[in-house]
Amino acid sequence: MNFATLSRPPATPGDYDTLKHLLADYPGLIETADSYCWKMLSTAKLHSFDANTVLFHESMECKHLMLIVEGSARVYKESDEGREVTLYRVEPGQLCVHNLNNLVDGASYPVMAQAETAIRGLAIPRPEFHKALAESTSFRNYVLRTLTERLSHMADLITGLAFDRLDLRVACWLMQQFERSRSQPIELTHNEIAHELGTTREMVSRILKELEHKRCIQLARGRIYLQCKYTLRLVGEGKGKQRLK
Amino acid sequence: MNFATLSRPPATPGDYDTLKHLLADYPGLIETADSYCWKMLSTAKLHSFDANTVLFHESMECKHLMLIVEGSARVYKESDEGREVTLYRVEPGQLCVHNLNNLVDGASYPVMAQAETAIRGLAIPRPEFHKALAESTSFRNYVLRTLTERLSHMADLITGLAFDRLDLRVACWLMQQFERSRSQPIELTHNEIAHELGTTREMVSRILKELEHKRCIQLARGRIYLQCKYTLRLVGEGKGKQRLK
DNA sequence: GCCGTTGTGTATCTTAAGTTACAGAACCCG
DNA sequence: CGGGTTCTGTAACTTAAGATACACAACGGC
Repeated sequence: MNFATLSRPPATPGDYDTLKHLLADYPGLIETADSYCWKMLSTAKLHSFDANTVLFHESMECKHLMLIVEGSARVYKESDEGREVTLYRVEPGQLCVHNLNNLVDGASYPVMAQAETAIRGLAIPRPEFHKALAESTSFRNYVLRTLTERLSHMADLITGLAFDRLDLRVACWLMQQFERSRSQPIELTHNEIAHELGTTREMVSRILKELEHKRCIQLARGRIYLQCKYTLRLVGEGKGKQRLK
Repeated sequence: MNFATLSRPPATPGDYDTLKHLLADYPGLIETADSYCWKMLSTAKLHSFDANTVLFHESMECKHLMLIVEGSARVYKESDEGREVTLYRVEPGQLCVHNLNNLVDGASYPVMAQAETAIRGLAIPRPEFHKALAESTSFRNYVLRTLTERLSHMADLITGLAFDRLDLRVACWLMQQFERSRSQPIELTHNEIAHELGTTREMVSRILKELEHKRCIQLARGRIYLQCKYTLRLVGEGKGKQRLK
């Protein structure tokens, strides 16, 4: 696993039309973008990373803000026993808020980020980022909105961990995945799912098997098929409390 | 428990010196404050709330940003079984980031916030907030810094919940409290501590009793005395893994 | 001092979650 | 197709956490 190496040299996308095309997934940003915002975007360079590249880790400082144009990255924390929890995922239309941590005050916070797929992203240099923040209302709002969304999402994570049983969390997580994939099978191993939720592979296997028995899903090696979204939702909503086996 | 009622009518602090005095706990804000920032601050009104006032709840919208001048508020989530987790605490020098959620895009996010003590705070109306964000670099940086700090803090909460045993979390939490209070006794009931950490009163009682046996602390009704900070730290750092009773 | 209220201590029981330890299936590649 | 690797299934066991159910202590009015 190589460390934030570029698989291709960065390109300068230059003109307005190219940029607009690249940022098609950022409606919240470009639809209201003002001239300052475009100016900043035109200074950005298009970078590419291979899948599994470590984008940043423990206390690495970063001098750019990345707007992901294609692919996705996972931001997570590790425990010393080898477990992991995913904090959030950065995909086109979003930005890595832990990046901001760095950009704002240079303080670094120990999280890991890794490309899940090959990634292309527009890297905005720190000074341009700050300038745009000052000049462009649309960019400012976009940044703030992303930040507060993340915050809400992390609050949900916290309540899940604090209050919900693991099987409910798995069921809810599955629901979300199937929604994102429009009911297409999920291509993850049990171990990867465990790393999403901060638990162990065995627990995930056990719970998935349960859900298969309840005919919510169907299991295959490295793949999960949706069988009945309604029963799955039912379980996820906590009706599974009286764990009917 | 009354709902965000003012115990006194809001006052307009008006002049520069009064403001500067009120915001003594916001060095990050006022030391670098520019004229726009002061201008915004001068539009703020000083509000007062009694202890235990619910500042906002589930899906209440708020039209102001509050800079707390005196007192503290607890931001938390509730489970349907009556448990709670504290997400964070807002004290002089900080601002309530869930407020921002509202202010930025009007979207509300279901958290509770309650005054722990009597509170005085400067309320900045939404339009002035946005204007200052646009015009004042210092205010902008202050807001962003606060947001990213919260984010880091919530990430820590997540890893704690996901990976750490409850007794370690209690020990660490105690450490932090004693640091804040400069080793003065902590005046909270076991139930309140349970609500901090998202667990139950019985668990807290049990674990505190353990810590007392290990001579880290000494218990009294509604009060916890620090006995030996070094053993407490030792436990908190996970040396307590082999739970030596 | 009496009495209701609030806070604490604790023992017992139940359950969720994690651990250990394999077996075997599916897959990958030479 | 053979052999290593990765993934899954599962049973048995251990431990953390939560629930239940009281007893009792401290405190706060009146």
